[in-house]
Amino acid sequence: MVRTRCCEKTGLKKGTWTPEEDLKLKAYITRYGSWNWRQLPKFAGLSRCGKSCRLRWMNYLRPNLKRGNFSKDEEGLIVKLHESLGNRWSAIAAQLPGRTDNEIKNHWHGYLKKQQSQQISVSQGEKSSSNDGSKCKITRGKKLEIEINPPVNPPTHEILESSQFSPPPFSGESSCFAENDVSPEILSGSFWTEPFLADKYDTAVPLDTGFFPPYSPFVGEEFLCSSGFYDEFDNVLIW
DNA sequence: AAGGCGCGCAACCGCATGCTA
DNA sequence: ATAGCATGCGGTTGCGCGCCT
Repeated sequence: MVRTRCCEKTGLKKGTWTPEEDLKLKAYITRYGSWNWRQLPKFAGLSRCGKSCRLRWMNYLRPNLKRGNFSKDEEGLIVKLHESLGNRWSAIAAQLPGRTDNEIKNHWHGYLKKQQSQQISVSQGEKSSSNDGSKCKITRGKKLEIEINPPVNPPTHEILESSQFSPPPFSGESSCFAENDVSPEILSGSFWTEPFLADKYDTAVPLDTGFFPPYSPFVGEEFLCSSGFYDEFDNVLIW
């Protein structure tokens, strides 16, 4: 048997996600969860490979994600964790609620670049006392403090402890139901034979309408009501 | 004002791993 | 025991935007 690739090259869209695609994916996962990433795009009406959908959800659409700059605490924690864990970004991300491994990885690479440029400028400064440091260009001044104050001994305990005992963030692992949680009858039943086709439902449906497919196993409070999920959608789900 | 350059971010790719039939 | 599948993970790439010259 030939192993089928995740991303068959035929007809699958690549590149930046459009708002419409985001809506479809978000609406589908909100409603049904990520029961099978490979099949999901087909049912959600997306011309994407499952891998791409998963990545988009995990790194961008997932609720409770922090956006924006890393705080000093977070940066310090990343440095500290990287010392002990190395490039295990997912493990590092697990200690930083709301941050993704991709985000941390990207941030680290930027951090590394700055470190290197700083070292170069320092070594140049040692060779030439007339060095004014202007070669170490900080074009987007917001990160300058990091270079000046390397994050040594950051106050990480609070973060570590809170992340350990606080409720887990809404993530693919914790809040999207596991496949194991779904009974075989549901997975093999007629419900799954009918695609979700989010673009069929292009109107906003208030959540309290109770409109759910008869066999959806994902309607329970556990899935829909955890983590203040509704707020992210202005109390409305887009079908 | 315009082009070049660098950074940050999103996304892709390939490999690893665990599970299942 | 093994092959295939699904998913996770880390490395890498490409694009857009803002700053600099």
